[in-house]
Amino acid sequence: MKEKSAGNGVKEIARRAKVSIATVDRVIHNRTGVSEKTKARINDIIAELNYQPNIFARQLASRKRIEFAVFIPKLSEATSYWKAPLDGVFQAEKELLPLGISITRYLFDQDDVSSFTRQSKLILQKKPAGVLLAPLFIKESSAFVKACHAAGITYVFIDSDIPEQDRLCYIGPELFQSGYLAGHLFRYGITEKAKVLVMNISKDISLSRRSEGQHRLSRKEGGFRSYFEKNKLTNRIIKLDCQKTDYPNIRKRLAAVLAEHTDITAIFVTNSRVSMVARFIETEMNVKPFLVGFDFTDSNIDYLEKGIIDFVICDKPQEQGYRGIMILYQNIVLGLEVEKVHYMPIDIITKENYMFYRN
Amino acid sequence: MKEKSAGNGVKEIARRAKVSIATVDRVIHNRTGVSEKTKARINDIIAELNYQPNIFARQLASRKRIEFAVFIPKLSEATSYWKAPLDGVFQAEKELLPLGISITRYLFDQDDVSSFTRQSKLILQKKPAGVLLAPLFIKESSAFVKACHAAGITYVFIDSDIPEQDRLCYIGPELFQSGYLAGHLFRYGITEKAKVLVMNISKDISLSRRSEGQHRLSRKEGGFRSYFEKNKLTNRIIKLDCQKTDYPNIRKRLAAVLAEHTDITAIFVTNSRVSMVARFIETEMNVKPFLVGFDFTDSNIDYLEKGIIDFVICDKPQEQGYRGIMILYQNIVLGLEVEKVHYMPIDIITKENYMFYRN
DNA sequence: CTGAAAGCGCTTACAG
DNA sequence: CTGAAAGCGCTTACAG
Repeated sequence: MKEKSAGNGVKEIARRAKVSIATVDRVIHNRTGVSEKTKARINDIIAELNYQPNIFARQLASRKRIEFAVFIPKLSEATSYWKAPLDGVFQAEKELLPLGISITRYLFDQDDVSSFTRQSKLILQKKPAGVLLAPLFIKESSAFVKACHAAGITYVFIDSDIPEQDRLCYIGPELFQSGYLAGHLFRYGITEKAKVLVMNISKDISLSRRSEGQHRLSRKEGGFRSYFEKNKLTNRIIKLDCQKTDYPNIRKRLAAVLAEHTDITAIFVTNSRVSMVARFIETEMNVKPFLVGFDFTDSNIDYLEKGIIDFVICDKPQEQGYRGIMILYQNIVLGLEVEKVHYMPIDIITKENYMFYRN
Repeated sequence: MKEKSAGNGVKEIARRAKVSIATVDRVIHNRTGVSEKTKARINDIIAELNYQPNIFARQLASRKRIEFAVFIPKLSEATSYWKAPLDGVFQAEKELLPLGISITRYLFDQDDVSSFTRQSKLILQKKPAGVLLAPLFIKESSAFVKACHAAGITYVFIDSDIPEQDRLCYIGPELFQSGYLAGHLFRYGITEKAKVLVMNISKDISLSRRSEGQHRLSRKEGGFRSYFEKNKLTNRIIKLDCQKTDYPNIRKRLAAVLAEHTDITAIFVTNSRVSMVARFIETEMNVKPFLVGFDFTDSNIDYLEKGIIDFVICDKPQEQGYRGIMILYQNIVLGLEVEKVHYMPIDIITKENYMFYRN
């Protein structure tokens, strides 16, 4: 294990190298103003001693608080998707505050590139030690992280990735696989000749998000269909896209499609709006179809509890925020290595286990 | 948020109280040798200033490393159950080492009370700041934690609980609910008139563990049966207990029971040995029954991958160890409040999501 | 390019 | 019961 640090701190290094501790400090922090020769000598000794800085002394002496920036979309009318990651950030903040680390949030408008560039300037100005970034605007994000790199700011991507960048790591869901998993669940929920309904309920189904070749929801739908193909399930899949997300409209559309296809016995909703379908089933249908959707929301849990939703799939959006911050901490403060890619687990929630679920 | 700690450290408190910082320190640490009067005065000022000690300075000045003890069963031939929590402890250790916290493992033999009492003496002697304890021996554990309490050692229970004790918290699985959840999955895996086979494969099924009124496996079986009752499922449940856990015996017993009940179409195995049943199915059966078991083991994942096991239920044994240590850290080092009970999530693993599962 | 010295906010002997 | 002083292992001006 680790030696008692009896005496291999900067002082010992200085003694061996026959320089002052100030010079040792310069080398440790890669500052200028040290001759190549002494620098090399000191680095050798550091290696030899396997010097591990005392992070308490470091923190105490350099009175500067460490600062992280969180740079993700703000909550909007259209979607509360980013609430969960923010909750996770808050949790991490609570744990890191006693360690002298503070977190500033810079939220941008998903529909307004200029808000992104405006905030990015603020961050670059503030020069945090690390930033947790959702790179939805690819071009602008690339420019931003290039500037971060130049300024020595560590950055972590969340939610979507730009792999070619020289990021600390990526943390996010694997949407295709989520849909694929849903497909597996349907294997148990349907018979051979049943028809399956796939519903995308979202205002912006058609507009592919700038960041992705494909819309998020169609990635899940793609995974879902892929499961049926790969496993040679021949069930007919009916598709229903609802861009109007109010209940009266959902109700009308659903009623129509179910009247046309009376043999639909299972419904897959590609996002958290599954609760609206559950409401329809509860109030208007006699025979409950098999129903699967996404996200750990209050109303989804309600319908899980009532037995109307069979399964909810969830990719721990909260943990994305939490881990993002903790990884910055582990790398920047503790100097630990971190893995380059962290896919979130894809969790299956039911009436029987939701009470123990931690987002 | 928090004030800049410009000047409300011990120095400021001392200044206001017109005492030396040594006296302030005595009050902060509840040491003897301070008159009630000055003590009260100082405490008032501490409260008024909302004094938060600088944990870096504290750590630096008091050269003592913080030490935690892990007091759980050792791995045995009979069961590798405790490997996962130990892995989690190792993970936490890695993260806490840079913070000057070290962890010592005191492992005892589940079948030998004297090994427990022997180790417990060592721990009491060592006086760690905190201990993570699996209180399998109720009586001895009670005595041990009483001694801990007296010595000012914080303790956390893992795996099973003794609620009346004055522990920091409990972390563990909810076995009954795990079985109940399994029941839910069977709802989708069987038809109305199918028979279901429940298998307990374990050397010590009959001996109820000292710690629990009921054996662990029968808690899961109880939950499973309870699901069927509560949901008025009338399927006949056949029970098979195998105390000889070698494959030839499993094979013989299974063949016999399946010959007697040809209409068994689903099998529930109450622990990680489900892979042995999968092996039987793979080599000897033509029609694959619905199969559910427990724990994220390599061979279970194999059979999940092959499509022979349908679902594996897992209660994050590794995280139990990890969280146990981290909770000690958060409470003892950071001074944060913690929740009294942490039930582990009950996760559902399939062929489609196991690759993203983190124990 | 290099060093001497002060200081971060605590704790720890030691002296009274 | 109380205080003055040294020191933990670093960083930070400042001086040369």
